[in-house]
Amino acid sequence: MAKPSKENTPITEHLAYLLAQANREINRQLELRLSKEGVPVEQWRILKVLSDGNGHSMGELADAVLLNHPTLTKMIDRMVSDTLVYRVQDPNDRRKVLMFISDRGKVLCKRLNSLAVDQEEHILESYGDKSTSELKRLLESLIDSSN
Amino acid sequence: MAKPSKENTPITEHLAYLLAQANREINRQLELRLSKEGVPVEQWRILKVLSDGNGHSMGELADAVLLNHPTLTKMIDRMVSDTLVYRVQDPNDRRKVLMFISDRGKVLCKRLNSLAVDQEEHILESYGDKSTSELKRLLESLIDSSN
DNA sequence: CTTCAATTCTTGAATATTCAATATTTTCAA
DNA sequence: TTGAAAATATTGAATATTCAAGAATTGAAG
Repeated sequence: MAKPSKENTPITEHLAYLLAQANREINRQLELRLSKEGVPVEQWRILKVLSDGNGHSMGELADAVLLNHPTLTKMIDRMVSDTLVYRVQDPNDRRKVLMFISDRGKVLCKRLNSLAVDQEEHILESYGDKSTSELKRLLESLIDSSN
Repeated sequence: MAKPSKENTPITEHLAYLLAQANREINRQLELRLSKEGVPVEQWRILKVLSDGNGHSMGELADAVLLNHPTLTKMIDRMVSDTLVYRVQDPNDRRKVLMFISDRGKVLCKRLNSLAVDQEEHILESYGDKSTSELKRLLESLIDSSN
């Protein structure tokens, strides 16, 4: 009796691959919608996180929007040029920079949110309410268990 | 009674975000393991797809390993330099190039497979058998429903 | 207090990715 | 058969990302 070796399982059965594939596809769709406003997905994430009106440090932001520090710095540079966000030195810890969303940023963020909601609804339609919420639940728990 | 507007839901509840986050985390873990052999995740995918011994065209490969054509071309260039794979012009359609895995590639691929299996098993332990297979099922069906 | 390690963010150089254009071959309609 | 359109892969320039190093500030131990 041969030892059941997992080493020949096709790549399409690896969780890592399925996640990458699903992410690529869903991200591509979202990208397409947001391109109506000429904004990359990461900028939408940044605006969305900042739209609570509070100041967020770069480190905090980088975690929240899934970007490395240097990448975030450079993206924020562009967004500052576009006056979507602005920097304020943290008075309590001057190593830190607090990011804030501007009024222009808020207006744009609203339009982006509605494009993103369109997509979520499109997914709900084709994929189903039940599957969607179950998938979300499982993803959250996977993320939890990975820390 | 206010219309229940989805537009203010935090980003952490969007499917697109959860997928990106889970993918980033799992991919980071896999990357870490494969770095023992100095190989990026994408090269493992390429080797794995080619390890059926058949020739695969660049277009086919690009789809399978989730890379754009030009990115794949350049990655293959590197792998050809490392003699992990080689190109053969498709005799039936000379626009196409067929990629094959070399013997060296096969040997490396085996070592990589075992690193990848380690990870899958680590996930199974911390996340659970049931959740894992259920998540895979849901991801497959999401991908299906997106075509 | 002083100094040294840790934290936070940015910068510049090295790499990698992407977009648009090109070259080649095939397909197919006239 | 010919010529135009489609398919396939690559290239080069423009962009973007990453890695390693640096600058500024804080924390904390002696």
